[in-house]
Amino acid sequence: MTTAAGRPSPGQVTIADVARHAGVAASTVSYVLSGKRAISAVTRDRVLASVRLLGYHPNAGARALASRRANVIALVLPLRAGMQVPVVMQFATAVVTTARAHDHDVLLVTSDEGPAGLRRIAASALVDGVLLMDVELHDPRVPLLRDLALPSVLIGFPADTAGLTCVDLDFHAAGGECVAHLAGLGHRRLALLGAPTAVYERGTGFAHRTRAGVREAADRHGVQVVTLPCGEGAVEVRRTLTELLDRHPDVSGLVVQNEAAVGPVLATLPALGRRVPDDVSVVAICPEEFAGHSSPALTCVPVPAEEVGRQAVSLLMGKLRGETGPEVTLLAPRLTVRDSTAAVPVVGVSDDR
Amino acid sequence: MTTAAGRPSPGQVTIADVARHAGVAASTVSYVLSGKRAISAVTRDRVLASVRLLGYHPNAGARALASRRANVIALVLPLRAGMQVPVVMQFATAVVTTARAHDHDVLLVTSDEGPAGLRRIAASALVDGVLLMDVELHDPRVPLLRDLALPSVLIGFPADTAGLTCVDLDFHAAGGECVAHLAGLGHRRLALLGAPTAVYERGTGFAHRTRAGVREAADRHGVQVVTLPCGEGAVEVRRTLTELLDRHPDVSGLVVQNEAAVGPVLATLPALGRRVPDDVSVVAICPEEFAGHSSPALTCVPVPAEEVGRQAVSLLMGKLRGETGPEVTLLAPRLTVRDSTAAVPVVGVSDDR
DNA sequence: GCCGGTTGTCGAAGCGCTTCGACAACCGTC
DNA sequence: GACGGTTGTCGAAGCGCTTCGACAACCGGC
Repeated sequence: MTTAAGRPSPGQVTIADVARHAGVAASTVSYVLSGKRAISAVTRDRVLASVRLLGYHPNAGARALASRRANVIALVLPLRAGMQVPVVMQFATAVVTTARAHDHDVLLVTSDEGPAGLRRIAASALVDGVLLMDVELHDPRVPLLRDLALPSVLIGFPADTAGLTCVDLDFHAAGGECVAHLAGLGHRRLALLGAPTAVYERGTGFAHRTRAGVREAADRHGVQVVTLPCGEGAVEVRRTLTELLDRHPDVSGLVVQNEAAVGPVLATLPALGRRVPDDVSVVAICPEEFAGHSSPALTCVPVPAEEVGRQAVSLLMGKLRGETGPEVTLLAPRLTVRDSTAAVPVVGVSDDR
Repeated sequence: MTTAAGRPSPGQVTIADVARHAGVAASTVSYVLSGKRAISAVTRDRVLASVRLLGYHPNAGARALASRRANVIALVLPLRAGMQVPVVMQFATAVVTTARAHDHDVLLVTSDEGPAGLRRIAASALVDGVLLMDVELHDPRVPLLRDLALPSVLIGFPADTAGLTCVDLDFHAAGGECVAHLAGLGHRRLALLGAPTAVYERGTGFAHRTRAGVREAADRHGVQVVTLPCGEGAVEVRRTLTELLDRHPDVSGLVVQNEAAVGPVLATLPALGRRVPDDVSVVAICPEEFAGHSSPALTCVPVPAEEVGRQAVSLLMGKLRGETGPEVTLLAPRLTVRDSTAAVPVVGVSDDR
């Protein structure tokens, strides 16, 4: 089989094939499929029958070229190995699923392509919009984004959100919730085991916001808190914990927001002679699954990666339709109490009255 | 600004703009960029200068339409939450990076779109080829793939690989290596802590191949081995381990191939009164990072996710060029000895001669 | 100095789709 | 029963690119 141009044509079914089969014009088929003009029921049914029979799927390139919309969004992920992997994964899943529900596909882009990648993607009209994860406080891509006129939604917050659309868990409030919970149980000395040092140094928003939230809540509740970064892996965690308990032996409440550290923390504390929750209460900010399957089951503020993903896509779709949504969407934290937190034991019941 | 058609045109720079700026025909620009015809050095330089100056990037849709190649490959991932997450991530990273090096982008597709998703993607010419992960022994997508004439590379092996291109770590040999190592240290009673039951039931290739490799090697080395599935999370692992040691108290060598179980296993064994490696030797099949950061550092066969990703993309690029590569590429396992394995203690030194 | 062969460039024809304007055919109205 | 207003369909004109064939211009060889 050859086309008029003499080039061999693959087995692809085109809109012309459908039109011929249904006995209508190609434009009519197009209108049936897009619903952009009224088509009589009888014609529509005939066309749809042909579409199904022939197994027609519009050619993506042609459609993008003619309509100036690719029906693809880009998802820019921090694929540096090791980074908060499960959350990223959950998030990606939600994004792909939601995007498909809106009849869009997802192009996977790594953060290390940086601003140049965004520029390329925008200029080539490969995608209609961008979802950006792992945004830093002073992210070099943010000013570019404002210039590019490429619809975008950020997961996380840069320092200045003016003119942007951002979604995320309210980490500030999440840190506060954790402190409030522990303070409510009577704990007066708390510690925040945060993200690895590198994450703070990169100026990653969520780490800074959590820490600020923890500190402010501690002030508010009149409890003391020491915050320290924490690497990943059992060895690192043990080192950090040992040092912490050495210097602050009276710490009885721990907030952990490094999901890779959660398991090791629970495993290490008993080894250091602190039972959970009898001696130390632990509350985590991490994916739900981690918390549920650990032992003891963890009191935690789940990171609602799925919800964030869905919202992000919905917001982006809105922007593609020309709507202007809210600049900032903060998801309220929701603390789930399980078995890793308990009231601070009353040492010597002295009602001194 | 409006086009001839009267529709508003965005700020996009087209090949015509470049041609005009450089004082040549559009086709000349195209040939400069593709290198498909000889162009004089002077013309080429002039064109390239214009390209750079104007910031020209070819419109992806137009290019795809005219050339019948999208310069995009699809990556079909098992995004069911929780599944061997870090490996998937490493793999995705390698794929994106390698694909970009070949001037291709990556479309992210979830496994749950299933065969229909493949059909859609193929028919719409969205992508030039497909990378399929998480292939099952009797995967419904495999026959479709053979029909579709869509170039593809599988990560993992279905039961019948005829006419396909498959890449993976040689899990059969990996299982064998682990057993050989333990047997070499004098361990006579081994256990394989495998993937969750559901993974075996789905007929996921790597789980079955590892188990087969372990069993055959055990026979070969004349040692006993019990193989059992293992869920994820501390609770599940504890249950499984307790039961195992109850029934087979003399097991002194453990092969673990469930990365989510590695941490809990190391944490649980001491709690059950078995020191690692003094009482029990543990060897894992898991990502390198897990093994290095655990305590004690794990003897392991690393899953070379990056290498597999690179190879997969290279093979796919070859197929897109019309080359026919090998049907099956098995990466040889490479056991790294660390601190979690030791010789079985000699109980009563009796040199009976 | 005429000829076959390169070499470098151009113009035109699509790729398969969307969208616009045109226009029959039909509607109820005054 | 001629008239404006819908409603449903069609044809044509691109979208921005690649690719093909054509063809000047130049080459050296005899």
